[in-house]
Amino acid sequence: MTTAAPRQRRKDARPQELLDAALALFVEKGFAATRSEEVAARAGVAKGTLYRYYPSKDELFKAMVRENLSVHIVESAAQAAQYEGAISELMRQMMRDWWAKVGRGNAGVVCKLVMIEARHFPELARFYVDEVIQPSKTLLGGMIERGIRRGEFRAVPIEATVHLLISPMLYMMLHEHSFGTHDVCPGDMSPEELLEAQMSLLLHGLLATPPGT
Amino acid sequence: MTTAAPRQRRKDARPQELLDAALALFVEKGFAATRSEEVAARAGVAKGTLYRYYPSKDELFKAMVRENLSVHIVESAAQAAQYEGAISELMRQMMRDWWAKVGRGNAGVVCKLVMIEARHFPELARFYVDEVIQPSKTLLGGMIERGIRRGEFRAVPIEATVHLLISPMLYMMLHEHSFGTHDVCPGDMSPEELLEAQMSLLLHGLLATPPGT
Amino acid sequence: MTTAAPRQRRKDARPQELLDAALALFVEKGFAATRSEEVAARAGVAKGTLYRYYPSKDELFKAMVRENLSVHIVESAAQAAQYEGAISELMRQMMRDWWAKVGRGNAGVVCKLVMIEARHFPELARFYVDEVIQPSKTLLGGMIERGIRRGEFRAVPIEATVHLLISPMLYMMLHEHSFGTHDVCPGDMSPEELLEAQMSLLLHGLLATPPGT
Amino acid sequence: MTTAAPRQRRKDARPQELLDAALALFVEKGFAATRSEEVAARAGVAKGTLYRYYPSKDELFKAMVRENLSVHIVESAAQAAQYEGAISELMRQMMRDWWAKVGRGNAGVVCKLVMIEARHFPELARFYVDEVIQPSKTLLGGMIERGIRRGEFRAVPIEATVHLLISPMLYMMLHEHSFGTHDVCPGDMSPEELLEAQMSLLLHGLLATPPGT
DNA sequence: GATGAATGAGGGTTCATTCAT
DNA sequence: GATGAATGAACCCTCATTCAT
Repeated sequence: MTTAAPRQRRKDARPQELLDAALALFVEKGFAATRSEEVAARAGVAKGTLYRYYPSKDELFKAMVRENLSVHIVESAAQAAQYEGAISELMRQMMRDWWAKVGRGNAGVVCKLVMIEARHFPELARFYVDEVIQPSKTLLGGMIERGIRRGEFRAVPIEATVHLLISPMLYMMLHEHSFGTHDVCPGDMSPEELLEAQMSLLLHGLLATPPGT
Repeated sequence: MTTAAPRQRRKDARPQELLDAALALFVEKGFAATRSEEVAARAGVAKGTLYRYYPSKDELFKAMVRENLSVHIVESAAQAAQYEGAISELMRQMMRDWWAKVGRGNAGVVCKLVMIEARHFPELARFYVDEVIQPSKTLLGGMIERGIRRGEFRAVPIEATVHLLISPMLYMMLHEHSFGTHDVCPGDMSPEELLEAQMSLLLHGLLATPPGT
Repeated sequence: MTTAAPRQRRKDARPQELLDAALALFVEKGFAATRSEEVAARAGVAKGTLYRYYPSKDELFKAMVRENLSVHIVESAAQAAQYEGAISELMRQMMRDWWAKVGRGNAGVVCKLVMIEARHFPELARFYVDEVIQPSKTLLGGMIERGIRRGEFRAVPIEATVHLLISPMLYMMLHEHSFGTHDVCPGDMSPEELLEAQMSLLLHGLLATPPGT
Repeated sequence: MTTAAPRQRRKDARPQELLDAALALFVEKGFAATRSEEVAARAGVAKGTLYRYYPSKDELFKAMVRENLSVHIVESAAQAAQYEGAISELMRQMMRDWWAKVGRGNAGVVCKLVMIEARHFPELARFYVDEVIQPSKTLLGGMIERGIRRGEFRAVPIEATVHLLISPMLYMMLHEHSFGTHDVCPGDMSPEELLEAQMSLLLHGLLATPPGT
């Protein structure tokens, strides 16, 4: 029994529609090059309507970032906590999931935007560092530590390893949205296969002669 | 040996001075947020003078990118060709050099700018892919291939490995210029130490139990 | 004696409530700087409701002015007609009354608004001249004439004297609402005392040596 | 030998031309109703040119006020100091001069504008009070005091008298610019004659019977 | 009748670009 | 060549007014 009048229904949906439009256009053309009227038009409303929901272009941007980032971060942490098997397998799984849910989706693109506009939105940069970067590092770092304690991993420096786990994902995200897919995944590899190969490589190392030999 | 008059010398140096000013400001504030008058002022000339050398802000940007990117790629290729020792050592050396000469310097920042503005300057994106990305991949890919043929490396997938070599460098570059250094090199590691640790990690792998065991 | 239902009473009171709100805000911030939504909000209704009663912001302003100006002029005329004592005393009384009822109240402020917006509302300016200025002049002029005929006043030029009676009142009104009270009534004088002093001064003149001496 | 290039000559004149245009339009239509482009157009330049000289419409207004007010205040004070004859004659002279130079000219109009916009430009209101109102009061107050000490004037309350001197001038200024001249100077009086009549009235008083009789 | 979501013309301001000097 | 005054298109944002509910 939906009782809301059409008008009301539209109103409730507006913020999300505007954020979606903003996301698409900010990604497409960058923040500065996107006119607020374009955002409105893409959301199917007039210029002024945008300002009923977000008091300025800057606030729209911030809202869009918060909307698209915060959600996915929390989820991943929960999964990791209750896992029991081999850490290397957990890591593989997480990377795969993260790419599927975040990296190739909206959140991934937003990460790029935040990096680009960090200088212009210092508070947003801080928010991103606090809410995204640090939690991610903590999550991955804990995983690696667990692997070392269990004797599964060598006693590698944790922070450096975290970086090495994160950077390929970021790299792919950025390149996909900067130069298009064709330059990132060469040969016949999909992003997923590429990540898989990198994970495997990372686990076993590049050298033919094992360290202990 | 014609020693140009000071006036002449100034004039000859203009283009470079303008490109330097442009680089500094584009990096500092982004392309859109940098006013062409600021560039001129920083180069010590008047607004109009800038337009004598570069017909538009866009052209200035492109010239600046070209100026700062092409140089360093070629150098490294020569070094690699005549190297004789262990490939892993060569790789280490190259990463170290690249970071010192490119990553932490102007060229590194320009890479970030190109990625940011790629959508706005498609021809520049193509130029970047052709002149920077592809040569780099070829260079690194060849190196890895050599290592495999020499029996030094396992038969890893080359392209994936190239990505895994490049991505941490890019990651550091981007973060340094987006969020400041403090988030990138945690603990007491310098960027150089971080790269070193990652290289070592990459070579020997993460697993305690060697693959052959 | 039909006692209207509360709903009905609200509705009947609306126009007055809106005019009151308009008065307060136009005085506080000026016509241009007052948003029609603010007026509605202050009257406790929604934006759209305002337009049910007044078809535009301009019409609202005009209605508000008419509402607040016409009233008090008529009253005074009657009082004056049936007065019997010394004219100077009547004049004193009228000034005092006018200040108490008009000058320091809403009507006074509205005078200021009309002067400010006269150029923008020519018909309103005419209305003000016809309904306020001219009647006032006639009233005061008649009083002075009477004083002269009765031998109470010297044979002064009537119009000039009228101006000299009106101007201090206007001066006080304007300053009170432009710069706050502190600059208008210096020393320890209240507006009432100031008017009293001015009236006395006006009656007896400034010179120590009486004219006939 | 005028050596300045036309371009330069124009540039030097621009600020004044813009201030003049601003004055005319602000008076004509009020501050809010005047578009900055109109000011520019009236000064014969394009919209953007205005902003080369004044960073905002507000600043333009303030500059215009300062330009038109400060000048005339100082002059009058000097004249008064060295006068020797009867104070009443000096006062007459000053009123006449003030009206000729200030009241009916630009400065007079600016006074009206300041009063209108005082709420919107508090710092300007303060400037006006400090630079115009207070000096004027001091000047006139001193004159009256001198007259009293010389035995020329009765021992009237000084502040009240100052108000009574100022208010008719202000009244005329405001009415001239709000409703046009026709309502202010009735009969066949010019503003000058009106002031003269008021001055005379003020000196000798309204009553036929001198106070001492 | 009342509401408030939606509209879009309008105005302040910026800045890439031009061109007379 | 160099300059910087001038330009005006563009863009962000406001708010009087409308109208579906």
